[in-house]
Amino acid sequence: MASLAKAMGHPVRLYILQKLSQMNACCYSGDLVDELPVGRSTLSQHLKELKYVGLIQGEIEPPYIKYCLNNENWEKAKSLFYNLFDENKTI
Amino acid sequence: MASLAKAMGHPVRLYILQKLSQMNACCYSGDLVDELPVGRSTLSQHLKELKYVGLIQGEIEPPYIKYCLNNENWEKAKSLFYNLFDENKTI
DNA sequence: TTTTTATTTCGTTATTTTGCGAAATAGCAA
DNA sequence: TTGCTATTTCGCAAAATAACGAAATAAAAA
Repeated sequence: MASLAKAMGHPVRLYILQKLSQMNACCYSGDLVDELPVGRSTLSQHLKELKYVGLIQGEIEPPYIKYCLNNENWEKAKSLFYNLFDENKTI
Repeated sequence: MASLAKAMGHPVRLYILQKLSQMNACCYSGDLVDELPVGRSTLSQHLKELKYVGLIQGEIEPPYIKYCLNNENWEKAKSLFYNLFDENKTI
């Protein structure tokens, strides 16, 4: 879980996750680079990192790569965070 | 929110938060240092970091310092994460 | 086949983070 | 006052992270 939180702990990566979650759809690296204050290679690194912890996945759709949430892992992450915050609701 | 996630993105800090949340109580630095694989000064740094982002607070109770969740900010953090994960529940 | 497009990997640099032990701090006890 | 206890701050080294541009890759278009 610390790895997940860590992956979410950068503005660019959080933005990507928020966008994918809010859109409930996928997006392209090329779209993201226009919305974010980082270069293409840096963005690519961030995407790689999110992919590494399993929160997103990329599908090749030449000439683009389509990035989507990995819904299974997203739900797992959700459970972990919900568990953390829901401990001892009853004081 | 990225700052919060970042603060949670380290095993030691996450452990502290989990413990405080699960116990629904406070604890002392001296207790924590026995449960964690880091030295006192390192632990102190982690506590400082959690304090800095507002997730915990320390109360001096000589000769100890009692650390507790900052419940107000904890709830705020909870909202932020719930919002993130609850986007587009309806697919 | 050469070019173009979208993206990633590589190599580098600057910054931040992590961790430690030693020294400092603060309050209490002797 | 001196010593004791719990904790923090300081100074440092090692490791990780973030960012960039240049070069590499892969697939489609010309």
